[in-house]
Amino acid sequence: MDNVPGGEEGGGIMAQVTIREVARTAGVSPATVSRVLNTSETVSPDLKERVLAAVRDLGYRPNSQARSLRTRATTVLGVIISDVTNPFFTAMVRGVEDVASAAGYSVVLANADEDLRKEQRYLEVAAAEQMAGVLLSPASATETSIDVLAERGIPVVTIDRRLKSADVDWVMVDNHRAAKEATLHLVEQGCRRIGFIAGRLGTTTGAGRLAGYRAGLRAAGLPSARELVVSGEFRIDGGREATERLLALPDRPDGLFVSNNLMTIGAVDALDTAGVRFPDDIALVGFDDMMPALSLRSQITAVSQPTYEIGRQATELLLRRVSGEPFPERHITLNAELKVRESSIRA
Amino acid sequence: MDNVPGGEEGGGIMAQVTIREVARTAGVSPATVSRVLNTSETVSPDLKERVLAAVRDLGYRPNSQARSLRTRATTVLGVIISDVTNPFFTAMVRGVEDVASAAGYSVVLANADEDLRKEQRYLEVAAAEQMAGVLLSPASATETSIDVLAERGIPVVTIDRRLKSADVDWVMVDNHRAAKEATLHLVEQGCRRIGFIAGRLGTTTGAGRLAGYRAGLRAAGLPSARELVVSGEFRIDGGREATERLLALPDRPDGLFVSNNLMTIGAVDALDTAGVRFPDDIALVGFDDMMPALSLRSQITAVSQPTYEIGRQATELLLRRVSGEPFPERHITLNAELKVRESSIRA
DNA sequence: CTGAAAGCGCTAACAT
DNA sequence: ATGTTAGCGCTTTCAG
Repeated sequence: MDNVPGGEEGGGIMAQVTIREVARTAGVSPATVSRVLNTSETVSPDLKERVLAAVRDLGYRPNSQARSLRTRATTVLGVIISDVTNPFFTAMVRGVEDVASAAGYSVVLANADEDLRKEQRYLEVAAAEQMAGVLLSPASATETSIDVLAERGIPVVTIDRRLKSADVDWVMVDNHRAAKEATLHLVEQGCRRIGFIAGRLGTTTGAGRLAGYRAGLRAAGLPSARELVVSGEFRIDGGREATERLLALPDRPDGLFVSNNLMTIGAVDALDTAGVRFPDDIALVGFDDMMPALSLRSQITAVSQPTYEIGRQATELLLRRVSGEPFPERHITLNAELKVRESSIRA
Repeated sequence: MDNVPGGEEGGGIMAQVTIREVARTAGVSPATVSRVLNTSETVSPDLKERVLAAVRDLGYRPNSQARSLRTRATTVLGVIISDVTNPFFTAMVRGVEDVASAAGYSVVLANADEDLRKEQRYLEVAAAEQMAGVLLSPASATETSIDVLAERGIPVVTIDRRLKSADVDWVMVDNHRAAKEATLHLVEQGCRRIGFIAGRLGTTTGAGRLAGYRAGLRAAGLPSARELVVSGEFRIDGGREATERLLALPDRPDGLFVSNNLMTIGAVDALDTAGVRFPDDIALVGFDDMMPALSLRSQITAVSQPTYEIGRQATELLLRRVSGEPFPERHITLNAELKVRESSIRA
């Protein structure tokens, strides 16, 4: 059993140990305790020792609310992501945490669930909690408003998606280019009627991928048929429903490009259910890798994003802002890579 | 463009609007503003009106640090989970959020990553931020310490796993029973050498499932061979490595039971790589469903947990504690269901 | 029904 | 080098 500080054993709700009590037991003033704990100002070794001992004995933990009320600064970064159940985002969090914790910051996540109201609520929480900085994958390029943060001078870096409603740093891949490349890959495989399952068009990601698909068709000299584009939420169900719609077409597509990983899962499900095989009946390409093994077994060709790296770089950028370093708006575009696998290869 | 409050347009870092400014513009005292905003005390309609108008015009947002420094209460729940990249946990978060937000609470997540130090750090963050309550899936049944929260009277409910180091409410499934059932299912399918891939044995979940597996063997009158049990981290790699070890055995197992979803992915990968087919060469059962489509395509028999329900009930319990309601320690055991699919069926 | 005043726990001037 | 004082923004007695 650990040595229980002060002998006050479990259960009881003890009052919080304050800096004054520490000061009293150490026989110094609160200011000295604070200096020992926070600053590099010189405190005599003797006092320092006594303070540290008191802190240990009493199990003192500074009240971070009081501290940041005073200093107007915290050591917590917020990450507001569009969907916690999407592996793409959680993988990114790894990169965020590694950089943040190396710099002494904690990371808390919030799930906006692609819902503008929830997103707004969490932006307000971040503001109210005076978080040091926020990483955000906005639910909408135009409707999301980061005013609450801007008003308080809390820096924001958007990840995966851009914001048209405000000028902020961002880190993402070139969705347009990647989608165009994927589309051309399908063309190369002989596809002539390529269906596209679009995600939330209100996001730059959703819109960019659609535009890339169209650019691909144009570059290949293929017509852009309206009925071949179906959009839905970035969810499994969205992908399934869209696929069903496309399969119901009198003239079925011979290729299918899906806007994100969750939608791809839905698409695969719908294809299976309908007995449509890939790549034989339809060549399939997705955006984003899934959980390792899913792509492994079903071998789905996909645009793979450097998720960890997005999180890492976004956080480094954010921390530079947090530290007050002034520099012009920074936009980082990372490379996405088309990983060609079985699902799109037609002999 | 939205009406910009006070005409102070974007960009500039405005100082925070305080309750005093609101009071001043409304021509009342700060106390009155506070009353209008927080209490049900009667304030004359006229003043109330003026206050609300001022709040709106100034875009006033209460500083939650100051408030909770004063009231010692927040409206934020913390969820400290063992691994954000595990769909099991993120699915649970859905249930948490639904209940919490219906009750007016926000939810922030932290990723302990099965690491005791990180976990401790986040417990401290939760304490320092005076969170109203915490849901925790402890990294260890014995080494995890929630003292920092207990000291401050912050209630904790553990999810998925129990804590032996403290008496707290918990919500989980009966791992022992579910694992025993799954093992017996494999026996029924004719398996006689059933390999078991164990997770972190330091967690009640990891240990409970192992015990259930052994109980199953015992009930079936099968010997419990030491070499058939391999343990690892609750990760994809852990599952892969453990499977490789089992496949290297001179007398290969004819059945395989894997302790969680991520490990199952690794196991499937290892089996594929080794060219071992299931259910033909080895009958496979996992714990936890994966992302819908993965199980769909690979049709893996698995113990399915009511993730949403675990999150929901745990949060309801937590909120009752938060409200100060006194009741004896509460333990909720939900039902897990063995979903028999192709991977374990031997004709 | 409303305002003045005190104080939550902490840190940063300012004294000494 | 250390202590005293003031005050971050808010809520809550206490007076009136």
